[in-house]
Amino acid sequence: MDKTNTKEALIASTMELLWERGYVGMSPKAILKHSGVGQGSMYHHFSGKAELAREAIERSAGELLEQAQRQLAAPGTALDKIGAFLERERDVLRGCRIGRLAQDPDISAADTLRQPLAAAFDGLRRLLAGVLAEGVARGELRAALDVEASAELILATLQGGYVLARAANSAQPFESAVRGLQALLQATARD
Amino acid sequence: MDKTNTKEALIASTMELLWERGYVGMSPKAILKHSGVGQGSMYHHFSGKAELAREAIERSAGELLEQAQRQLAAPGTALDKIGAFLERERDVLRGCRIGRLAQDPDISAADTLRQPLAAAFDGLRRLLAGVLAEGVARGELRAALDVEASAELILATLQGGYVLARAANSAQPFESAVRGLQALLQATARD
DNA sequence: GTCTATAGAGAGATAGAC
DNA sequence: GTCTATCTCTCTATAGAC
Repeated sequence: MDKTNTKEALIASTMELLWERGYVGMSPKAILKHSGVGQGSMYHHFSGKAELAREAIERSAGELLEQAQRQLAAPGTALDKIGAFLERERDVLRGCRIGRLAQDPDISAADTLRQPLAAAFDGLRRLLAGVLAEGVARGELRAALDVEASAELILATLQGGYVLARAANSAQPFESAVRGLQALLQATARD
Repeated sequence: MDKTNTKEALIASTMELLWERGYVGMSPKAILKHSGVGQGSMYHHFSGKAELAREAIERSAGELLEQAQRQLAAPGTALDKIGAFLERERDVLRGCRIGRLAQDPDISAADTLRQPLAAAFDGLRRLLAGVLAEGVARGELRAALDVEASAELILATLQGGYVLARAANSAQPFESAVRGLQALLQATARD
């Protein structure tokens, strides 16, 4: 349980620091300090900051998708599932591990670093669209509902909610936006 | 027209660079290079990076609010105004000058830097809530509409749309989210 | 007000011993 | 695989001359 070798410790610390500080705000030295790993080990396992970050980002993206998949697989109507997803426990002020990186200048500039973010959001979008489409098929939601656009709206509400919450230094804007979205979704559920 | 002195040039360049790279990603040296101003001048007019950034952020926040105010003052129904605001010309991939800073670790950590962001979003929220409340009063929107939550949802959709667009390196997610929001708003406009 | 010189600290990586 | 030493840049700011 401690043979969870050095490499894993580096990845775990990098995931943590990317979440806290982003890519430009995170230094290799900080990773070493956080993980307790030495300089030599880091450059033995990874070519440098970028490669380590890439592995950490892919790991985070994978976890995010898995988690969403579990939550959206729960039983209930489409709106039940969406509601559970929206209202799950979140550390709102920390924000989204993936979304916060989208704003990082060095990440959006490097395709190898940006691509995992795009893939993660593509996955989430598909999951949500699937739930909504099923809701339409079962007659829970109006047939006129634009499934793709609604899925994107759900993602945007969450990501934007995090942004507003950080600006306000309060979870309230996030919660308010989510409430606003749910009200509109419920009102349009049926004709 | 060139006596728009050195101080203004520094602020203008800082606004630009904060938008492009955020606070942690922007160095004083980059500001000097971008503005063509010398080291000595910068430290004569400002105590350092933080103070210069603060002035630049306040300037950007002010411009953002003014612009929104103009757009939302146009004639038409509440939904017309919101629609015009949502669909105005935007450089989607550059994102929001203010929103992008909310994710910056050094900005959300320093109250003097974060506060202007909070104030800007408070202002926008009030403007939007005002438009929606007026729509309710005029019978254009259902009385049951949660005005505050809906205003927050509009802001979140935009901010989240920017995040998703940067991750995808495409404006499409932004446009899709906005479309999804407008569809829901229109569907709930009246009973 | 603006310029150049300088400086301590950290970023990001390489080298070579063990 | 890991350690310590070293290196080149850059960051952010100060000092003092002009």
